[in-house]
Amino acid sequence: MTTDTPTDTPQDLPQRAMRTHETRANTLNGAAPTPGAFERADRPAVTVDVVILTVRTGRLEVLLVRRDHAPFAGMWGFPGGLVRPDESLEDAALRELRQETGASGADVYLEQLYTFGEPARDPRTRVITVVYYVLERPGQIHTRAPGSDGGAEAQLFPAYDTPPLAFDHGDILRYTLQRLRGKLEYTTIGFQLLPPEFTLSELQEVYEAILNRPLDKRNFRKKLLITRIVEPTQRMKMVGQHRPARLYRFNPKASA
Amino acid sequence: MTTDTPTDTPQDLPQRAMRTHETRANTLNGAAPTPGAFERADRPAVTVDVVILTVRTGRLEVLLVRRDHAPFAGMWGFPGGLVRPDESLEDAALRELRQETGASGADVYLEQLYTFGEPARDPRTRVITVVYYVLERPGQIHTRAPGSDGGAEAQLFPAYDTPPLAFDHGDILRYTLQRLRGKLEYTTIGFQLLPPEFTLSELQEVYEAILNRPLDKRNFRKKLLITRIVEPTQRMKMVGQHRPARLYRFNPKASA
DNA sequence: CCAATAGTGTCTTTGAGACAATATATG
DNA sequence: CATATATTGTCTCAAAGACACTATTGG
Repeated sequence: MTTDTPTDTPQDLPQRAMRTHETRANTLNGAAPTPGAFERADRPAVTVDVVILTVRTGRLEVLLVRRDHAPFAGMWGFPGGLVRPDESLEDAALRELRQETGASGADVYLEQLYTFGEPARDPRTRVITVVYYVLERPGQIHTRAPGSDGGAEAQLFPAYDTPPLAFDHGDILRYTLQRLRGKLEYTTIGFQLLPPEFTLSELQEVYEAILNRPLDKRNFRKKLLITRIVEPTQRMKMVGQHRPARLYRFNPKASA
Repeated sequence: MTTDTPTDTPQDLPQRAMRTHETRANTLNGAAPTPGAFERADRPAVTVDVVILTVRTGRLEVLLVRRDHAPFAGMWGFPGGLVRPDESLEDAALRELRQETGASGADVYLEQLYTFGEPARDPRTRVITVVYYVLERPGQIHTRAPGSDGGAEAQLFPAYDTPPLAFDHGDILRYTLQRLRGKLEYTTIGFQLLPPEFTLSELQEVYEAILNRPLDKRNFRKKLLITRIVEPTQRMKMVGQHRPARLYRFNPKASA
């Protein structure tokens, strides 16, 4: 993951003779007079993988696709695919998102997570993957049953309790959850998992699902209301045989 | 930069006919029965760029290389180059670091920053660059004068006041400094810019150089000593006609 | 009236930030 | 003793966290 500690004594790499000049000739910045020079170089495949998250029934869930080919056939992994020559990395991520969920991709939270490029992470060939994660509001994800013809089987799993994942996707998921927990505390990222109007209990449910621990109701509400991050609407949510809950909306003006 | 806000209404991408199946055939996860399928696909070039930072005379400085070829000939930019087929991204970054600074690469702080891949960011061809940043202790960087034969001219510039940079390197530098300021507050990253033993004034200088603003001396020391992040040595630094300063060392055991 | 969820306030502790005077070395 | 930097403590305020009872609805 992110090198949060100093790189500990990196081993020397094998170097060929005439290191400096040879290296420069292989360098875009060092500029080959013949522009075709780097075209012929061995190039890694570049893919985008997308970790799609949502909260359902008070639980954080992640969309996984069942692989029907080697390597890792039968295992689950993230949707992903090659970046096309003329699309940006973010566009590629949105394309994968639309393809796997049927969602429009509008109004989702999309953030680049990290780029994974260990030479052996894909046994077939060198693949460098740029990973994005996505937060979807409830009900936006349409999964695919096994045997359906829209593509491979796709399903939501509890994000903190998935089956073993293909490639290095287990590491990637752990890192995603870590990033998400961190951002929850100093950003308003949590609102991306709720509809425009929500009760404070629903919001707390989202926070608890991500942090994977219970929060105190009074402290939670106090903080939200003092910082004016949410503002009450005139509407109530009345379901079940108990006191109705006020609906709130996110207030983008309150920064903290 | 990092998409810190929701992606606002991403425009639809042009889609070719037979979208789903066609796309799958172009997908590593979707697994071509003929492994050569994706080998022939158009592949972007993948480079690593390295933002090398150090603190010199109380100022945060960044190493820049003068470009002697188009595009952006004569402008300054970060060291960087193509990732080789058998090296990891981090190894590629360390190789660039060694090449440009003569530093061993041991004992530096190296962290992946972000991956930039806008299709037009390099006018020659599609280039996706994985950016790392590096924190070097003082005196580890050997710059190159113009006309020297070790490679292109390389020089340290004030990180908050550089000449205009090639490509999107100006954006990259701004983002690096933002990341660095952020991490300074909740990690011990700052010690990577100092020798093993240092005075508290020197440490404060590093913090002020990165944050680009003065800090209160008493509050700064109080926090460090209470949290036990630094511990005193028996040695003093005696230079100049004034009171000597105690030398401290970083205490990795104190987490906060 | 029972069940179920919504809603509310106080106290303590901790950390951040503003602020100024004394100590110790050299020349 | 003049100069330059090192070193030290108090007060205030804000935010975080522990903690329990009342309110309102439907059946």
